[in-house]
Amino acid sequence: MSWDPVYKLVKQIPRGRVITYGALAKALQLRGGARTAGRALAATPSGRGIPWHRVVGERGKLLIPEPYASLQRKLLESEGVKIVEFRVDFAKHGWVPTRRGKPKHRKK
DNA sequence: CATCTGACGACCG
DNA sequence: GCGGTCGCCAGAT
Repeated sequence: MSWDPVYKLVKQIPRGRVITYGALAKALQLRGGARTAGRALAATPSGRGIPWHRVVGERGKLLIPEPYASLQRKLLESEGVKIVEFRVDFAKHGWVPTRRGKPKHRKK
């Protein structure tokens, strides 16, 4: 499966903003929901300028295992995103993908 | 081909 | 709010 659409959307996340796996899955209408979105991020190739650290769990919670969580927190804070106990102030930094050429029929 | 696993999230106690 | 279970699905074994 090609996760290109996922990476493409992640790259569009504005600096200093974050999005959740669920919102990501919903925006792209991924069949498996949030879990599938997480799968896509887990498979994210590094060194491609993909801001994977801007993707967090529901309510802005950092769900990834160490040592990534620490790295993610560091990266987000460097962008001005406030992190509290491995949690992002989602209400303040949450981002909703802008509607554009949105898909009309789910994959598969 | 049968199982297990996991960068999720909704539910329940 | 926290921990355990369940459903989902694609990849790995």
